[in-house]
Amino acid sequence: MNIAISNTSEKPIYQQIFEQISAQILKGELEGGYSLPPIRQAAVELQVSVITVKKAWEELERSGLIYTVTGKGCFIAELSPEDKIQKRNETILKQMEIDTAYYRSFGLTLDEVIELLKDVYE
Amino acid sequence: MNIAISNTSEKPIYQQIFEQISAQILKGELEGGYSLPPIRQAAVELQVSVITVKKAWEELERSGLIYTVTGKGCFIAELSPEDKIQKRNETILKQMEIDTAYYRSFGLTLDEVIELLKDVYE
Amino acid sequence: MNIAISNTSEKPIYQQIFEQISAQILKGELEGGYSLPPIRQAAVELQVSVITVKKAWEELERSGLIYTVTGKGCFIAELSPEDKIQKRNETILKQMEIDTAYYRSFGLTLDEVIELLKDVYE
Amino acid sequence: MNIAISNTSEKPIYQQIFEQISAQILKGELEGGYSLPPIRQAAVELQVSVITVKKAWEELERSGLIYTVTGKGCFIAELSPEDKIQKRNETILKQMEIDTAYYRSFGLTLDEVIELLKDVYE
DNA sequence: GTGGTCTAGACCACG
DNA sequence: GTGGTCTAGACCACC
Repeated sequence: MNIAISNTSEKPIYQQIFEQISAQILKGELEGGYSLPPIRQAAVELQVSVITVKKAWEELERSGLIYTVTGKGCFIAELSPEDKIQKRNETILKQMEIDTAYYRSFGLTLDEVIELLKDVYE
Repeated sequence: MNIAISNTSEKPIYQQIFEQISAQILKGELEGGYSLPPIRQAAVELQVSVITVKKAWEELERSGLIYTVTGKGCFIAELSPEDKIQKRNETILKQMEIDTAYYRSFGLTLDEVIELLKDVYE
Repeated sequence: MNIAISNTSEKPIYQQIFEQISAQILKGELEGGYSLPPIRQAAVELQVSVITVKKAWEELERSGLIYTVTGKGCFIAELSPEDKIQKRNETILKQMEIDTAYYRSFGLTLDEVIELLKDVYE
Repeated sequence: MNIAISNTSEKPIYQQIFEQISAQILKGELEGGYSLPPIRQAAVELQVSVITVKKAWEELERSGLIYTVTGKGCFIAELSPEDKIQKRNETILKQMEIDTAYYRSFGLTLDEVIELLKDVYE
C-alpha cells in the first residue's frame, strides 16, 4: 500500500486511491492472484474512512482489475502482459483526449505541445 | 460569445466559461479594449444564471485577462502578444504538470507519451 | 483642473474629483473667490459625464468649500488660513480614525504603526 | 466567532468578515489547524446568508490563511510566527499606501501625520 | 443602462 | 453533516 493521499486536492479521495492502485496493477507492481489488504486494514493504513476504501475497490472491480471472493477478500486479476498494456493504453488515451482538447482550445499545434511536454517531463 | 456548455460535465459551468473565454483572449480572438457582453445579457445567451456568469468574469479579472469598470461594463485587457504567449504557456504548463504526473504514474516514458499524443492529436 | 481619475478604482469617480479638489482648496492651491470651471467644460476636460461633475460640485458645496451663484457659476469659498487648517484637520482626522481602527484590529501598537508609516512615506 | 457586522457600512459584509477573521488569524487569536465553524452555522451566528459567509471564506483561502477540505470543513493554515508577521505587514502596508496618499494630497508632512496619529491612537 | 451585493432555497458529491 | 454549485429574484450605487 504505497499510496499518497491529498486531502486538499480537488480530486475525491476514493479516486486518488483508485488511480494509484490501478496504475500499480497495470505497471505490474502488484501481481495477479495476490490479494489486496482487507478494506478495514487499508482504511487504517491510509487514514481514511472504510466507505472511501470500499468505493475505490468497487471502481477497481468495475474496471476488471480486481475480483472479489466473498468471505475471502479481494484479489488482483490475472492479466497477460498484453492485456495490461492494452488496458493501460485505453485508460491513458481516454484521459489524453480530454487533455489534448484543452491544449487545442488555446490554439496550440502538436509540435508546440510536444515541445512543452519535453520541458515538463524533465 | 461562442461558448459551449455541458451541463453533464463534472466541471463547474463557471469554470467552463472561464476556460473558454480565457483561451479565446489568449488566442487573440477577443481583442484588447473591446467589451464583453453585460453579465445579464451573457446569462441569457448562455442560458445560465447571472451569478454563474459573474463568477466566471471574476476569475477572468483575477487572472488579469479582463478589467471591470463599475457601471460601464467589462473590458478585455490590452496584452502584448508576448504577454499573451507567456500567460498561455503558464496556464497550459500548470495543467500539463498534472497530466504528465498521471501518465508517469503508469510508467510511461516521454517517448511513449509523445507517440500516443500524435495519434490522439490526429 | 489638475485631477487624475481612475476608472478601475473602487472609489466612485465623483468622489475622486471631490477629494482632489477639496484637498487643493484646503492646501491653498485654489484661492478663495476664484471660480471653478463650468460643469460642462469640466466634464469635457475630465472626460466624464456632466452628472458626475455635478455630484462632485454638490459635495463640495455641502462641505462649505465652494458656493454657487445661480447663472454665474461656482466660486471657491473665502476661508481664512486658520479655517482651512481646521477644516483640513477635521477632514483628515475623520479618515484617520477609520484607518487606525484598521491597524489596531491587527494588534499593532502606535510605535509599530509609526515605524511602518515612515517606510511608506519614503 | 467574535465578529461585528455593520449593515450600514459602505464595506460589503463579506469583506468585513474577511478582514476581521484575517486579523484574528494573523494576531494569533485563531491557531493553526483548528477549524472554522461550518459555513451554515456561521451564517446563522452572524445573521447573514450562507453565500456571504462562503465568499468571505473564499477570500481567506485565496490569501492562504485557511484551507478547505471538502466534506470536512475549513481549517486555519499553520503559519509560523514569521509568516504571520510578514503577511500582516504586507496586508497593512497595502492599505497604508492608500491612506498616506490621501494624507499627502492635503499637503501634510510625515511629522504632521505622526502628530495627528498620536492623538487619534489615544 | 451597468456592475455589486445579498437573500432564500435547492440539489449534488463526498466522507 | 460538510462544502460546491446553481437558480431566481431583489435592491443599491454609479454613470
